[in-house]
Amino acid sequence: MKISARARYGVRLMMVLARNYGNGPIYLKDIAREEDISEKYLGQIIIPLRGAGLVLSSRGSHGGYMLAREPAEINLREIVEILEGDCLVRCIKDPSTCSRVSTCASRDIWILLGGKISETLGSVSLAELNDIGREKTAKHRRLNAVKRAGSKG
Amino acid sequence: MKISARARYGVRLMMVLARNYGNGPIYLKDIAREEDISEKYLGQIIIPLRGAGLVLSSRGSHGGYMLAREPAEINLREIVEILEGDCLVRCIKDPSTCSRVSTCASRDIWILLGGKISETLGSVSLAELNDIGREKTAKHRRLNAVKRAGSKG
DNA sequence: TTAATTACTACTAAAATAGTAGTATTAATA
DNA sequence: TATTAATACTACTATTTTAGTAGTAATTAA
Repeated sequence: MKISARARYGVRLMMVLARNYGNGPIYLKDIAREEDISEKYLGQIIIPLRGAGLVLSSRGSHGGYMLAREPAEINLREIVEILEGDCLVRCIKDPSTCSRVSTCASRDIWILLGGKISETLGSVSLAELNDIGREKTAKHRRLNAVKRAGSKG
Repeated sequence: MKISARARYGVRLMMVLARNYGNGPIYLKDIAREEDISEKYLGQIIIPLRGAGLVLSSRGSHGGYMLAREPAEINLREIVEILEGDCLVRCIKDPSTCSRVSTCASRDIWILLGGKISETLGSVSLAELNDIGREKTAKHRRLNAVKRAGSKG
């Protein structure tokens, strides 16, 4: 049970778009540089996000990407579900793939678990995620300042 | 994000052991037949479960496996964590693998999500899982009985 | 017309998954 | 003690998935 690089990169990509929300489109190239992820790979990742209506794009010179909605109105469940695609076990989406579904207890648990995962991811918006990031960055800076002061004396 | 066959099979394997708890060891062969899973593959899956102390084994003729604890005292978190092994993202267990950890907000969310998953799986014991199975099976039988009665008239 | 961007398609190396196969070890029993 | 039947262990493998790379086409601002 792992989160794929695809989904992790997608979340970071969306976080950058969220931080730049309201300032017009930005280049994938700049996101790739900022997050140190292959631009070509991001180019693949952003296509389904655009397809799902989370991102708007403009082509040509001075093109780029921007969020289609406010950062507070996009949550991680949408992003991860679009990029991971599959569910925990195939028989959830497609009960016909297994003859045991009508009596299978473990399937019930995978459904419960899938629901909890969706619920958890759905409870976090891009806006909140960037808030957490800002807080962590500020804290990290304070700690480093203290360290530098300590090493001086 | 998928549950591996390894973990799914492991849960079903443990459910069979739980249903036979108190009746001495049972053969992997019989579990394999009952659940329609390769015996050899189950043989690989059960090794770490035994290593973790969830299962006891006896070798030789009339050998077999049995739960080491009561079904109510074994939960799915243990089973799945043993068989899946990895966590959601590598940087949770091993922060040194990524330079971004000190400021990374998405990592915080993966940690949160991992906690929810553990919590959910930890809340279900083998005993409860088999209770669900019994209930589903009974319900399924009642439905089939109704269907048969309906097709008669 | 050119330069810079997104859009799309095809390909690929590496890793993980889901097994199979065979042998060694152990223990009950005839 | 030989046989039989079980677990224990190791090695191998085909398939699928992952995580990209590469190149070209389409689009648009300047």
